[in-house]
Amino acid sequence: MRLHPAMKSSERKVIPFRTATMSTQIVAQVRDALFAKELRPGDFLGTEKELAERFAVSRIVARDALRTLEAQGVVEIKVGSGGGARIAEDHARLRELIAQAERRINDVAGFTRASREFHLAVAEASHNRVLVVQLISLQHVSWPAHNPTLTPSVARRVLDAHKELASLIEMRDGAGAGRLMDEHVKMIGARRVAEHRDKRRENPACC
Amino acid sequence: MRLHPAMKSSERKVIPFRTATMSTQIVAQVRDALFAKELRPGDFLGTEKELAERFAVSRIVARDALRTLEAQGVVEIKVGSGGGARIAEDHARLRELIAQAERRINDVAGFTRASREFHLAVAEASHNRVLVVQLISLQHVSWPAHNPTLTPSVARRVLDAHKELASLIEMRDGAGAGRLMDEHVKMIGARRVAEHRDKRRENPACC
DNA sequence: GAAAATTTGTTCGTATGTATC
DNA sequence: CGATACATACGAACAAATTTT
Repeated sequence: MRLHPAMKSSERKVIPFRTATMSTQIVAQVRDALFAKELRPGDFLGTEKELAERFAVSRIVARDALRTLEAQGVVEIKVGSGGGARIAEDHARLRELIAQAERRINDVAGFTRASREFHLAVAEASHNRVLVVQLISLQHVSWPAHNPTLTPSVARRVLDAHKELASLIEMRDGAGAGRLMDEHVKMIGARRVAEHRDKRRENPACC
Repeated sequence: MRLHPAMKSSERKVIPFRTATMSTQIVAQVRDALFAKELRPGDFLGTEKELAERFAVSRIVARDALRTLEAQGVVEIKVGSGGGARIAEDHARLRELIAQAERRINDVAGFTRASREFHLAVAEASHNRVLVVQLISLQHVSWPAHNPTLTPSVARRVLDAHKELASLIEMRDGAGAGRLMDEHVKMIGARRVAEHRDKRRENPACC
């Protein structure tokens, strides 16, 4: 069975190998469907009972899978009538865009596009329109789509940074991850814009 | 039973309120103990059965909590005799990343990557999300992947600082490690920006 | 290498609290 | 308010995997 990219042992030697359980297989299938856009944010995933029937497992197994998906921020669960598991909004989209970029790590144009969309999704997730503008300018400066010098290693590093960013947002830290995120983006934007301005001043023909 | 600060509903209107379950309370207690350094990486947390007895809940509830903690990367679970849940080890990861960087001290790309991962691992180990944000922004801004100006002597100095940091964190000198980390990051940032400025001054066409 | 002990993985049945209609 | 649907929770038991003996 195919492992989730995040489980690749090459980059995380610390994590011991653990045989694929039924619940982990369900988790993988849900995430694969999410990345393949068969599942979209907001979609109803099902109740414990439904999932158990669909995957032909007991309710406890479905429950295990839902606990994992919930902790990963992939689904949100409601109790009571009409309840069940639904694909979470922000996290799901970020993860999806990261997966896209990962699949196109050797395709410069595709990788750049996916990364740009990721930045915008982050900004949208923060619900700050000022940030969107700043990020667009940031992308123009540091992510020229026509730049053919994007090596696989560079792509990999950017990808990792994005993953960390997504994880950070997933934390939904009570201390104010949202506010910190804003400052983070503003800082990048300001710096990049300043550098760009200086660069253009010295070499008007650039970019 | 005391609730985890992250569960306060007052600050998160988006997330639908969900009654505190037994398993989430166990998760909160474990994470609190980890943050308060009552639990350290590598510590044995217990088996499902033991946890169920300790918290006076059923095995299913303990299992739910472990699924969540596992998905959050807080614990690692092994089956079989001598198995059970242990607090995820991060010292080993720090040491491994330092060793990686040391092996690639003449390989700019490899060294840069290992150092970057080290920074993040340190931030994660210190459980300080402010630092995580600072480090991510630092990487975005001042660690351009195509920067070829990383000299061996600079690399050596960074490496030594990393070793010092690792030692501090292992000593569990929380306050000291946090402050030192801050200064370390600021130093790198300043240095990088200065180098970049100097480089552009010498060769305006660069970058 | 084989047997035993330990632990997680999995199933079924049942009861209870809670949200929706 | 009552009925319904659902997640949460408990208990007992067997299967599978892993370590220890």
